[in-house]
Amino acid sequence: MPEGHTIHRIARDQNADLAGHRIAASAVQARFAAGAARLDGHVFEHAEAWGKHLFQWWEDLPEVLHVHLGLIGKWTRRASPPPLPVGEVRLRLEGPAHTWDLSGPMACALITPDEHDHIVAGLGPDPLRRDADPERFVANVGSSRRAIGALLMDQDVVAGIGNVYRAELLNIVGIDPRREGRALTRDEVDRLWAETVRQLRLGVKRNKIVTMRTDELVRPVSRLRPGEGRYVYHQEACGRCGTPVVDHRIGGRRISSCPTCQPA
DNA sequence: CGATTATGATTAA
DNA sequence: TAATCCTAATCGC
Repeated sequence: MPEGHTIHRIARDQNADLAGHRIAASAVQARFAAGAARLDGHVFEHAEAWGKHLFQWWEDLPEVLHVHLGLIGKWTRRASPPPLPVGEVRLRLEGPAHTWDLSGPMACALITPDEHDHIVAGLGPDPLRRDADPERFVANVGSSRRAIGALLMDQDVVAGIGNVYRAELLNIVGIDPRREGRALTRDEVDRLWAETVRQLRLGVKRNKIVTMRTDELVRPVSRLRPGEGRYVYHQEACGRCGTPVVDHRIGGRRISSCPTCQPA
């Protein structure tokens, strides 16, 4: 379930649970046993999110833990002491009150601070970070002949947006995903960035992607079922005007849009 | 019980 | 563009 909002929320929650505490680290899977052994018994300093990347700093360790969840990776938070691990667990971090289990990540490795800097340097501005520079986003989009639907998924252009948010953001701002980046007006790009910041912040707060306005929801956010609370992603008709959505394949993934709200 | 699917990204062709 | 990796839930038979 990971787009940028998920990773930022995890960083925040791990900081609350683990920062300043000595951690028992272990691994069920042999593939990260050595890494877990290296972390075991050290004090967790802090976690940092950059787009969809999570970095953890540890006291008295020169390396940084780098985790990228990919499509299916998950961090599961449990009360300490935790039950025996269920399923595939790449890494378990046991803190005083809460334990975090990592499964199915695309990347989980100890890297050097230089490698960390290199990863961060290759990312576009992250709308969830206060130091994000919107002008970089404007420049990246405005200079490209690629479709805006592809640009939003490209982490070099803007870091943290995934397949759900790109569809929802373009619907909300009223932009057809097939339009060239350089064909967008300055005002459209500005509104796209502003809406991205607003939606991802809401996502962190709710720990869930709910793009639909509260007054349009059929039930409270807390009781939404999966897939509800969105305008076009996995919807048959546009949640704003009722027009049947149309599907495109952009950037190798499916994206739905509303022909009425998002004219070509 | 096997096939399918998923909010990701890289590599090869 | 297709194949590939990683895991678990869901769906059809």
